[in-house]
Formats: sequence, structure tokens, C-alpha cells
Amino acid sequence: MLSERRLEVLRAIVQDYVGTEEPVGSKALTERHRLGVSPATVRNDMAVLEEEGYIAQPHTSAGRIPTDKGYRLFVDKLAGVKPLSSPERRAIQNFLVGAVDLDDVVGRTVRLLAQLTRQVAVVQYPSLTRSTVRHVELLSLAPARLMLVLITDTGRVEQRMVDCPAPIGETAVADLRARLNSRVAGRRFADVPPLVQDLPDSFDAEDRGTVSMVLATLLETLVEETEERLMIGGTANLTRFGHDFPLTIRPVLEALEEQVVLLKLLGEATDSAMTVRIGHENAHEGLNSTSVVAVGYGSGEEAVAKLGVVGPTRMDYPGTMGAVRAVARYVGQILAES
Amino acid sequence: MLSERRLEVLRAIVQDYVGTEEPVGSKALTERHRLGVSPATVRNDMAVLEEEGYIAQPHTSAGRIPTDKGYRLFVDKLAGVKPLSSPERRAIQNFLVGAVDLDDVVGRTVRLLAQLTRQVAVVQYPSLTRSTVRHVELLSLAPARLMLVLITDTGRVEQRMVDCPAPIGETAVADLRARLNSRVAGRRFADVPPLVQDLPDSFDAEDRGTVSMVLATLLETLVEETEERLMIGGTANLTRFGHDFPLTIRPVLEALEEQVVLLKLLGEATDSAMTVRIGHENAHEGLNSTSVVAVGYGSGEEAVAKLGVVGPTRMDYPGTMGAVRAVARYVGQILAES
DNA sequence: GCCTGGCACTCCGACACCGTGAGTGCCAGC
DNA sequence: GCTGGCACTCACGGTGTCGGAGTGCCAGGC
Repeated sequence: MLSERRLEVLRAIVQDYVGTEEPVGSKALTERHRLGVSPATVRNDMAVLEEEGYIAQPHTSAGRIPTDKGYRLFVDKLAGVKPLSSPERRAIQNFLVGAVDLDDVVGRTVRLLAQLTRQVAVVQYPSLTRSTVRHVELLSLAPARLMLVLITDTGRVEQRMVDCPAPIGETAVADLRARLNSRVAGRRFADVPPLVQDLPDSFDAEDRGTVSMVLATLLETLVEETEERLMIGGTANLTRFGHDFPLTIRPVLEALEEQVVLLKLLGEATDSAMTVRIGHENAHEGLNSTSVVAVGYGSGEEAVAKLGVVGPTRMDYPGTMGAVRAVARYVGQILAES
Repeated sequence: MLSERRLEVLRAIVQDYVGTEEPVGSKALTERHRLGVSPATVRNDMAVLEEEGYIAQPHTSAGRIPTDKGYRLFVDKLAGVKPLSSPERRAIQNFLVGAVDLDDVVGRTVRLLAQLTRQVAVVQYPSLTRSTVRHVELLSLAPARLMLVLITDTGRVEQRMVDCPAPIGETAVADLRARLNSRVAGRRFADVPPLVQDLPDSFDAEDRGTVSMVLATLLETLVEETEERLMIGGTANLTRFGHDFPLTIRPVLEALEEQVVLLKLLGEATDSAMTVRIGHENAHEGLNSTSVVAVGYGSGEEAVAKLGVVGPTRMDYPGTMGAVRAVARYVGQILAES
């Protein structure tokens, strides 16, 4: 176990490095951080920290920079979550108020988060799986063509075409619409399948095929939408990275275009707690020199989706975590109200 | 007017520079392009071309590179649109077939275009203004709360909440729904306003406020959606730019995040013809060293939205234009079918 | 036993210098 | 009007030097 002072040295190194983006040496450290000991002592501590793998030197006779392991220790033990200033809080509220629909909420959130953290923001659309059904609408567009519209409590709307095996009458459509709604309205998506299973039986033989098909489409929408959509923003912030970065930025941009990768990243965030994945902790190779800070958000107690930011491992963790948490909370509120 | 050979020299310069990304000199030109004249002659021609502002030298004793004006001449007079190879055509079709909904079509298009051109692709969602209404749905969620759902012929669905000034009965809602649909279904969006103007008059006094509000919301949706949504992709391709590019890439990424800017860029494309905006021809400052190739696409004869790519001025214009045109055509087909 | 000041050493980064080669403009001749 | 020749220019890459920041180690002191 590292002594108190050595931890303090690590903290100082992380803070300075995050601020200056340059390897930090023993002398500079003692000057900027009243540690109460001399540079020589700090050097000894640094040697130990390096031995243990918390810091490294880019080359001999350079200062030290934190390793992924060092950042990990910093995040876990040394740094709290920095609460936002009240002007910042007010800014968040002002920014989110007045959103007109779900796209707008998500769009504003992305911009807000990117702006606050000066990093790349990723926001997942509220998931259908955990949402509840507000309404199911069924429209006949042609004798043998229906449109199924699904409205969720998070304000999301999904539509699907249904090509019927046989023409179906208006009354049967109205009937199906009414029955569907009485059974599934207000239910969670996950609970829907068993509730509608026996519906075809109560219809005339000629319509049964169509009803089954509508149900199949409905359930399919559920499943398909589990591969969530998401929105990203603030990619221009990537250019604030090191000056070395053509090599750095490329794979990150590529990763950001792969929804699957991003969803996986966010997906690892457990419901309520904030997740921080540092450098190589990210499975995806292109993100080896970036960290991901993610957290779930939702309209109720339960998280319905995730949001987070992607930035260099050399980031201001307390500040970023504070911003991410705050934004998640406010978005939750907004969603609950609408 | 420039002589035939001088134009030929300009063409050769553009082609070589696009290929090599390096200033091209007189000797290299004669070697690679059987112009039938000696380097010295080419030098004279180059001097003239430079005089006229079609090419420039980054510094004395370097080769020449085309100016924006040079590219403009190249695009207008010297280069055609390069048709795609048939494998490419087949690839496009395969790529677009099987899209499940509008989001999917747009998403696939963006990826396809980015891949074909190896540049940043921008695709605008089909516009509502020129689309027609397929169906309007009205649901009462609470006694004084309605949801308005609008379905267009391009498969787009928009929903809005309506908070009513007074509770409204189910029959009145059904009535309104029916009347709305009989009046506007199949109509173009632009034609809707006069068609619904007098609707409130035919309702009881107590419901009139609500009806007006629903109509207002409907019309508002029209207007709001005129600020279109769009999707971009292939930003990772920006890293293929010059090596100088931290300065180059930053403003471009920033511009790409501003929907307004992008919409303006695409907006300049007239309906059917392809637009090429080169370098400083783009109003936005950050895009001064990029070119935009855009074209309208649509399900019928008329364009309902635009798509295009953003790349360095030093791009393969014939190839890019070919790809953009081809993709626009195929997307149009896909939309017409669905 | 741990902290400290001192000292010799290392190595990056900036700067200057220089030779090379590609490219140019100009000119005289065909 | 095209061509070959010639002198000139200038970016680029390699080398050399130098200063400074930083290190490791050691002997001495609290």
C-alpha cells in the first residue's frame, strides 16, 4: 500500500499533467503543490510510483506522466466528483428548457454536454425495452396495407408498414386497435409479448393472418429498437488533443462512426452508477488512448438510456464526471415532465 | 481566351495535383502527360496560367498548384462527370436494398456515399415542405391533452403534444380527425394551410379553441420541419487531408456540427442540377479550403431533399460528381418504391 | 530510518548551418 | 513560337551544437 504522501504526489502529478499536457518533474511539483518535502524526496516517491506502474516517463530524463493504472487509482481513490457551479447549473436548465420533441431533447443534451466538458458527447436515445407503451395506433392506408405506429412514454414514435396477407375491414382494424390498446397501453415493453399472444383467436378466421402479422411486426419493433440509436457531438473538440494527433484522432473518429462500438461503450455503464473506462480498459482498440465517462439516465428512478463523453485519458476527471452526472439528472427531469 | 494547349496544361496540373498532393512542376508534367512540347514551353504556359490566376506557387521555385479559380475552370470546362463502373453500381444497389425505414435509408446512404467518395457525406432527410400528407392521426392521451401524429408519403412521422384550452370529447376528436384527413390527405404540405383555415367554424363553440390549437400545431410542424434534419458520416476521412491539417480539420468539424451551415451549403444546390462550390465560393469561413458537391434527390421527378459530400478542394471532381449523382438517383428510386 | 542538498549524467528540443535537388525565369537560337 | 541552356532560388533533410529540465545516486543531518 502506498503511503499517504505518495498518493498525494500521484494526485499532484495527475492534476498538473492534465493542466499542462506536459510531463511533470519533481521540482515543478514541489513548487506548485506545497507538499512539504523537497524535490529529492519527491523523486524517490516517483521512483516507487513508477516501479508500481502508476506513472511512466516518455524517455529518460523527462518528467513523469500518469499511466492508465495511475488514472484509475486517481479516479477511484483520490478524486471526488466536482459539483458544478451554480451558474453552470442554471445554464444547463436554461439550455434544456424549451425542447420541443425527443430529437430536440437529445440534440440539446449532446450540445450541452460537449460544451460543458469540451469533449465528444454521446447520448443514447431513451430505450424502448424499458419504456412503457403509451399508445398503439393502426391505420389502413390501402385495403391490404396497414401502418402501425407505436408511441412510448418517452415521447418516441416508431412506425412500421404491414403488408397484410388478406384485405381487412375498417371495423376489424378499429377492433384490433382498441383491443391492442386496452391490453398494452401503460405496460412496459418487456411485458408486452405474453399480453397479446392470444389476440388472433378472437378474430374471424379471414382476419387472423393479418392480426398475427401486425402482432409480429409490433414485437419485431421491440427487438429491433433494442439496437438503440444515438447522437454524438463535439467532435471538433478532438482537435484539442496533443499535437501528435493525426494518429490519435483518426481511429477515434472511426470508432465514433460505428454505432455498435459506441453502444457497447455506453452499455457497460451500469444503471445508476457512473462508469469510467480509462485507456486500455476500453475493449475497442482505436480508443486505447481515450477515456469514456458514462452514466445512465431516465425519467423515473430507473435508467432508460445512457449518456457520456469520450475524451483523452488525460482529462479532468472530477469536472467531467460532475458535468456528466448533472446533465444526466436534468435530462431525466425534463423527460419526466414531458 | 486560353489556347487549347494551355487548358490541357491546366487539366494536367489539376489531375496530377489531385493524385500526388504535391505541387507539380513543368518537367514532371511533360513526363507524365505526352503534351508534345518541352518543359520550357510548359513553363511559359504556366506563367500565363498563373498570370490569369488559375494556378499559383506556394513559394518561389516550387511547382504550381491550382487555385480555386483553376478548379472552377476545370470543373466547368475540362472535366466531365465520371460514370461509375458497373461493379460500383451494383454495390450501390446492394447497399441500399433492404433498408427498413427512413432512418435506415438515410443512414445507409450516408455510409455509402462516404465510402464511395472517401470523403465526408451529408444527406438531408426528405423535406416535408414538398412532400405530401399521407395521414394525420389525433389521439387523446388525457381529457385535455392530445397527440398529433403526421405521416408523410416519404414515410416520415412527426408527433407533437397539444395541450388543449378545454377538455374535448372523444366524438369531437374523431370528427376532427376525419375532417382533417379528408381535407389534407394526399395534399402537398405547402398547400395545406388554406385547406384547413375554416375548420374551427364547423365545431361547437367550446371545442373551437382546441381545434384552432391543433391546427396551429399542425402548421407549426410544417414550418419547424422546414429546418430540416440531416445526417453526416465519414468524418474520419478528414484525416486523409494534408499533413498540415490540425488547422484545417478543426473548422471543418465545427462547421459540420452546425446544421444551419450545412443546410445552407446543400440548400444552394438547385433542384436537379449538381452544384459544386469550390473553396472560397463557400460562404462559411471554416470551409474555405473545402469543396462541396451537392445534388437534389427525390422520389418523383422533383427533388425533395439534397445530398452531397464535403472534401478538400483538392479532390477528384469527376469521380466525386459521378458518385454523388449515382447515389442520388438510386436513393430516389428506393424512396419511390417504398 | 527517512529526508535533504549536491553532483554528475542523460537526453530532448531549439537553433543554426549546409548541401542537394527540383523548379523557376530568362535568353538566345532555330 | 518552340526549345535547350543557364543561373538563380528556396524548401527540405541531415548534422552539429548548446542549454535546460530532469533524473539517479550518494553522503550527511535530523
